[in-house]
Amino acid sequence: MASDSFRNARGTRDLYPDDLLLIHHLERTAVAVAQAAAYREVRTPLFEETRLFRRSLGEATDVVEKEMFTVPRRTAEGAEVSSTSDPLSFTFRPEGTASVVRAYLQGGYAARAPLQKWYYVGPMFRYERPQKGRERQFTQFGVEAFGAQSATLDAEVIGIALDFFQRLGFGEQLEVRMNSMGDPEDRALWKDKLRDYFTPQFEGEQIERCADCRDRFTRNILRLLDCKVPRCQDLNVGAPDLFEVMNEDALMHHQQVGEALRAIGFEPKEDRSIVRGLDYYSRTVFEVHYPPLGARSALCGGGRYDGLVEEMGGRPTPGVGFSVGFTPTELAMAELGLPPAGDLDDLRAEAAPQVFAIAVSAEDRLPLFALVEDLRRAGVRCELDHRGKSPKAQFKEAAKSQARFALVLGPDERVAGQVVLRDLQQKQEAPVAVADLVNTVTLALSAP
RNA sequence: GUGGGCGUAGCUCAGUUGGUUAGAGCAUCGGUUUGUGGUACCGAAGGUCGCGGGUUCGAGUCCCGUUGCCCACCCCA
Repeated sequence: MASDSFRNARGTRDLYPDDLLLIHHLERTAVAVAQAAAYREVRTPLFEETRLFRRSLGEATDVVEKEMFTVPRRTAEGAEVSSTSDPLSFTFRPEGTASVVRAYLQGGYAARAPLQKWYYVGPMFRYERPQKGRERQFTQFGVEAFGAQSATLDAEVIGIALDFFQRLGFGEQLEVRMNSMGDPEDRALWKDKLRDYFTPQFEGEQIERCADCRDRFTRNILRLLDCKVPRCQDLNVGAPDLFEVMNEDALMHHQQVGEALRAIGFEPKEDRSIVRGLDYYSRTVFEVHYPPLGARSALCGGGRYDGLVEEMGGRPTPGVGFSVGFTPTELAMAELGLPPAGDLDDLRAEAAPQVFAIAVSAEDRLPLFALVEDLRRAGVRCELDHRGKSPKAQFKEAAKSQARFALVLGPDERVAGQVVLRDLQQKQEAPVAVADLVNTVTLALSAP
């Protein structure tokens, strides 16, 4: 732990073999639920031109203003062209949607086959102060569906998120909270009304709002609505409601999404405080919550972004998606005791060797290594000692490795053209002819 | 960016009002009469107590600085 030893960069994490048992479980579950709904995987580069994110997420968002992981690009001479303000610098993706939309357009999918349903799992990057459940590099699972404005598509997307958590072991208390952001015209009208309504609170000498709200008032007025300061919440009572000015289609869409969710067994909870932080959302916005987790109950967020594809230079194309952070999911699972110990053992067993080969004398090592290789080629997970341990120590290691069988080769067996195959669970052993080894082992492993 | 807490063996931590060669558990390695295991017992190895300075006869223990990590706020996955 010397001060000059190398360390991982702040906000990053090494995932060791044991950690990856759970991570693989999450990844496989994500792939399974996405594929069940006929979503196909898309992979985009980890970094993009900075202007992509400025445009899609919105200039005034926190992500763009202070959390961008930006690197300068270089000129032909190799000199650095500096800073975030350089529109052609590169930024490591802070979320998935912008890149996926870009790829959707660039790949010509809008013209070719407008309805596209994609998912992704991969690392995202935000340059912010690390904290519990928050890292500078983190993994997200997300889905994006382009080309239909139907309410069943919203419900399908939300359903995938719910499936994901259910398969991981989250129970009946999973909750969908949803709201609508209306269409852009509705939102513009609403913002005007909010500004008119709130302006008096920010005028004169006695400003009752908290300092954050003062800032929000000019930067992003919608955020006033989810301020957690009690007095600010009181001051929000009676503010204009978006639903009063929302157009008929958007209202109806919102209702239909609710019906579609009820059709698949979920009663969504209306929550007017859900105002997602990114600019591109329209109509449906939602979060999946698990109330037993208390303050940190939000597991997943997403919504519709019908204007985004057009904003990015494509023909008007509706879209809807969500993303889940693995880190909060892991945290939640740890708190809930998931996955159950038995499941974790199964995951571990998948990686453990099935056969542990033991050499009695030094002369047995090379022939044994050859036998091990035969088994490996036949698909048997097989391990042996590489450190010259005593037979006794090899047996200890075999036991610890969780292998089902020990394969023992000594001078006696070598002369007889045999090995001893010991069942470490049943504590029984029998000689096996070397020629029959692969078949015998394969057969024994396939039997219960 | 603002505030708080903490840095002692690979890991989790003890270290009394500052006092002689800094401890435990787990993990590692070896052994318990030489070809049969997960338990038990015995033993070994492993630390310039984050780094630098100061106070003191003496500092892991007190003070200052520095660095790293963690937590909270902001915001979010």
